[in-house]
Amino acid sequence: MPLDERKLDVLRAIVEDYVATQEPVGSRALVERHHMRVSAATVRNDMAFLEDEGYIRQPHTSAGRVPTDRGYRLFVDKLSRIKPLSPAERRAIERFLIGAVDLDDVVHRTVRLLAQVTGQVAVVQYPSLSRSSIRHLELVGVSTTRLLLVMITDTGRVEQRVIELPETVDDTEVSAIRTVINEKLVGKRLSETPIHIQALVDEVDPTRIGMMSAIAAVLLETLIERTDERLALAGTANLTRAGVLDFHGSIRPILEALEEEVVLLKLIGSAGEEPLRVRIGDENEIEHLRATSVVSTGYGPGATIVGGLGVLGPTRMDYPATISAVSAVARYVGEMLAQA
Amino acid sequence: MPLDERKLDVLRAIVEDYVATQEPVGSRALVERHHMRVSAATVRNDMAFLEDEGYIRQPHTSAGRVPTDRGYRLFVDKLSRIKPLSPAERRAIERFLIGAVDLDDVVHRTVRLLAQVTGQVAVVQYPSLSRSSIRHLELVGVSTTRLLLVMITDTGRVEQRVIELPETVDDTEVSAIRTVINEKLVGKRLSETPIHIQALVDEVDPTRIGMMSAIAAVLLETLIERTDERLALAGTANLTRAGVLDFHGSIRPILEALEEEVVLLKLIGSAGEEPLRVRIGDENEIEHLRATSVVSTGYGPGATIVGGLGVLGPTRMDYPATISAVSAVARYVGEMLAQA
DNA sequence: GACTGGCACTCGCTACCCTGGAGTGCCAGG
DNA sequence: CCTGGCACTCCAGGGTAGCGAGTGCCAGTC
Repeated sequence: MPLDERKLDVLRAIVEDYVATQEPVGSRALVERHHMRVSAATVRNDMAFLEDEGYIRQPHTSAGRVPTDRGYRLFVDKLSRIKPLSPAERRAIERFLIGAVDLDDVVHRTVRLLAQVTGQVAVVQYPSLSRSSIRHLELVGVSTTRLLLVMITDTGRVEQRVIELPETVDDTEVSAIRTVINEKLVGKRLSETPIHIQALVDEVDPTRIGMMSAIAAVLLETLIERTDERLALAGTANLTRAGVLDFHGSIRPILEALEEEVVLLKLIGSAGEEPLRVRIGDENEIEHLRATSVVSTGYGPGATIVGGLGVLGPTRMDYPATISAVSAVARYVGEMLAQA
Repeated sequence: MPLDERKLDVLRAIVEDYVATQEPVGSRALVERHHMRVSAATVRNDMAFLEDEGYIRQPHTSAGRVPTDRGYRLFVDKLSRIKPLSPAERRAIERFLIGAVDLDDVVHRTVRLLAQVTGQVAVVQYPSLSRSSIRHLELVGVSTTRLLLVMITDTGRVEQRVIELPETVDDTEVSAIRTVINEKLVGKRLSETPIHIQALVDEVDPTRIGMMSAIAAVLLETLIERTDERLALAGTANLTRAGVLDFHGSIRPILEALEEEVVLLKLIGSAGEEPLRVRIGDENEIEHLRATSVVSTGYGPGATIVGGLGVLGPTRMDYPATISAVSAVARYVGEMLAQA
């Protein structure tokens, strides 16, 4: 039996009130605050029903009701009306982001902004290597058998690696190799470079094959290993605003999880399939974050996605506001990157 | 009137017990645990004296005593015997640090290690630009009027900046300039480069003066603005182990302070004058950290100091252990940098 | 003069009880 | 199907009592 209109209204009201007050909501208060056309007793019946279906629960017998993860899910999918940002908020976002001087700065400003606007923990992934393309490769001789490889991408990111060579090289050779690898690789998407790198090794003058292999190996390593590694985090202090109910009392496991880069990447990195993703409580893969909700999305210049960003907070968060903040920030950052 | 030997013993015992148990320590427990040769009543007299002098205090009438900031200070200065690290700990440190692939990795490993070993919040400053020297400067033409400047230092750090040129250049010119600036600047301490950069502009062929000024301006900017900017942080979850007494109940202001880079730099960046610095409670300049203690030191290859690192925790921390951990880690990191 | 044992006193902590109030479930009636 | 009413449950808050740890002080001893 599906939920009728009024039951859905009741669920929506419960979610909204609970998010606002952080206290279990009872039937009487509900009819008053929302000017319902029915009596408290009727609402109680609906509540009993919603509880049977697993959308709400009672913390204790004879307390008010609290939404369950399932209830929030239904709310997010069907019931929430998107709150557009106020013009003041839009202006705040713009003001915060313009004036960034480089990539680092963009990312830092973004993550702080997001934390401030949503009042939650914010995570921003640096533009991922694999989705951007190579703008320039530089080789610098550090000694006769060591080179420094510097890779510059079109998202402004710079990666460096030291290469140990099997034989000595002089400057003219280095410069020849530099020219070759730039010719072959500049403009290529990082994800498609491995093939081209292989081609380089195959085609090279046999006298240089050892050296070129060394360089190719390091290049590949750089592409694979360091991909997507960096992240910025802000707003952890917001966790302390939580009530005792929110994270079953301890924010410790959450702080711990937030220090694991791998975990964070899982949270926001895999964005890309859906435009915007909301994971509520249980739905999180990560054990320690089962008491939190995560709202994440991808961002990038134009339609391409080069990284993820998102926020993490108590399951009892203001979803409509959070969702619109996250997507607005992602949109603005995308625009910034497109300009640069 | 100076403190006699026994009163100092009593103070030491109080600090040690309080650190271990986190509970106010009374006279009876003290004589038992420390096999003192005097009675509890005598200890009580000494305690009364120590309290008058401001070294300890009672949380409530008729509770045990707790050290004050002043008490900890005396303990650190005069009473603590340094705990050398166990061989197991040394090995753990080494194992943790070897195998780092680049500077980022070194810093990350270090900060995690420090957090783990001390059980507190750890902060590591990236090797500061101003104290290292230039290994190589690279100029890359991105378009006819834009160059990318990449600066590589001997601590392995890479900084990049885009330069907008007032006129167009071709590749041969770029490469000529590259040669010149490398000749003049490689090997120089960053702190002494500004003069040399000025010299570059003065000596350059008049036809190129506009371009060279643009490059010089960006170089100077890079040196000044970005100096000392980056930091790594770990172990914030350790704050939650604190008892209610520790941070007068709320870790929020501390988490907030820890997100301000400026604050962190103040904490550990100014290391350098003293070999190792301990700031206890009140002694901290930063308002929000008056309830914490900070142990910090400088590190670097050999005797030079290129950055700071340290930990932050409750005033009730195990100072001897923390101090030796911090200095051991600093020493090891210094060695790692010297090798690279 | 320094130390000790003893004693009265303070005060926080815990357990307990009690009561008020909010909220529920259910039932009978419209 | 909805409503008003009623009995019931249970949390929260406040007050009280007892316990225990710890203190300060004093008189006595070495």
